[in-house]
Amino acid sequence: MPLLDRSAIEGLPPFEGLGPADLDQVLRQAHAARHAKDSAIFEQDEPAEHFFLLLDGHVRVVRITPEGEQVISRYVNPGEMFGLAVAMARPTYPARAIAAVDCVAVAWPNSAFAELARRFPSFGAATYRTIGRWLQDTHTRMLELVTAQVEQRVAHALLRLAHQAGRKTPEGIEIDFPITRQDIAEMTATTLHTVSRLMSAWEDKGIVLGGRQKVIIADPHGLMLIAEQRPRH
Amino acid sequence: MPLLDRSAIEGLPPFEGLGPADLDQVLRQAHAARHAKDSAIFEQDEPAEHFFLLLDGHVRVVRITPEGEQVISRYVNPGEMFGLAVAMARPTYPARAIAAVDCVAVAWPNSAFAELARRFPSFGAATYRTIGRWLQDTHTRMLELVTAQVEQRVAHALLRLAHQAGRKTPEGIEIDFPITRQDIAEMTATTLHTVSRLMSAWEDKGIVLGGRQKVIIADPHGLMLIAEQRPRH
DNA sequence: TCTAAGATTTGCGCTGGCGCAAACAAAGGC
DNA sequence: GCCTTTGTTTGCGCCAGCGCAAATCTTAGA
Repeated sequence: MPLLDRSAIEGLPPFEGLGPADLDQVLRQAHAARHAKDSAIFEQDEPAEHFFLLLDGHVRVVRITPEGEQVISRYVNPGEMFGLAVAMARPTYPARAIAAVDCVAVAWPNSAFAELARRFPSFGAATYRTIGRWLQDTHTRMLELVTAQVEQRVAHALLRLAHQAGRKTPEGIEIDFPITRQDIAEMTATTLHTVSRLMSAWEDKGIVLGGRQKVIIADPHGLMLIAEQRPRH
Repeated sequence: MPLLDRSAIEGLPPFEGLGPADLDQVLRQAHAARHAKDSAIFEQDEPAEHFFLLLDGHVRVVRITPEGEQVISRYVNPGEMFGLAVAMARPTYPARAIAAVDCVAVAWPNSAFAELARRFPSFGAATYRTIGRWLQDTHTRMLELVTAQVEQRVAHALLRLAHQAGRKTPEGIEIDFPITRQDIAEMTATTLHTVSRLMSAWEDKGIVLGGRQKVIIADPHGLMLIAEQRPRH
């Protein structure tokens, strides 16, 4: 496993405060793997056998209804854990995880979780804190999805992406991975047509710069004004 | 504390497997309190100092947007925990909890959580399992809210209520606590007008029986058919 | 018994944003 | 360099469900 060494995970929240020997111990049960762009790391409802830590790349977590409609649950950034079914005592993964770009992720077998949590209490605590944060984020997003207008939702989603995965360029803040209008639609519960229309309008105003699978936010403040607009009445 | 004795909590999932002495130990740090109908047990964004277990009654957990719009996050049933901010390492409560009827709830100071989790691993495990389930439920609800039509959402909400808090009566399954059309609207992200219209139509078909702050489901199967209807196209 | 507050019902008009359709543009494979 | 695939843009018509308004019903309190 040439990809895996201590330095890859040291300093990350789940492993904070662990010494070199501890880290080696943690990694003994792990294996790293590359995942090609657009490949699934795990499938929704598939038996959960591992939990993951993303080392490099970006992962899209998607939930699918029985009718086939998709909603993007979140994007995973490097250094974050995902696929934590075991920590929630779930036998299967509740969503599908797809590599948004070529990725490297560490995987531990579920059986390692209890041992790690027992041996390193800070690991368990950090994991549960993470899940707690997901719950909060999900509630917040749900509130937004059901109370805000489409324009505000899309603006918020772009700002959130810029914040989590933005990269400064001369033209503005660019989202650091390929993202389609369809993806943005699935994050905001709308259609790619509406997203396209909104972004075209913003492009005319100089707020964003579009491109195939590319978004650059030229005027974050302007976008924030749109995001914070209250529905009129 | 006349309300508190061992039998109140024994057998509940968080305290499964604990002996009488353990239970007494658990209760030593707790206090029970009555909460009058419509009173707040805690407020959103207020510093979280306790976590709770509902012994009797029903509690409504509500999130409020900065604009003042409300969404009902869930109803708590007897035997369930709530206000678990401490387990998610949150300094404040993320929502408001309101007694839907006169309630009795046990409260522990947050400081007791770490000790209980350490001393009784099954308590910690059950708690985290609970939070994991909330996360799943929230995701599922979010998916439904954004993909299903209003009619399906309301039907699902009523079926869920019936399942969690239904009481058999000669006329059908009655929701066991007072619930207004406005409440149902806040669970399904619609307006009380639309809920009223839908329920009036269902009443004409003999599927539900309405009443002031009362819902009886006369024909659960008929309601399920409506809930499972696919949007046409 | 009367009154006030709260809950529910119902009608009507309007509109945000979706569905449909079609054209266009950019990448990648060969 | 050509063709196929995939993503994007844009126009048009429509309708589910909301906002507004007003009437009615229920319950609790004085």
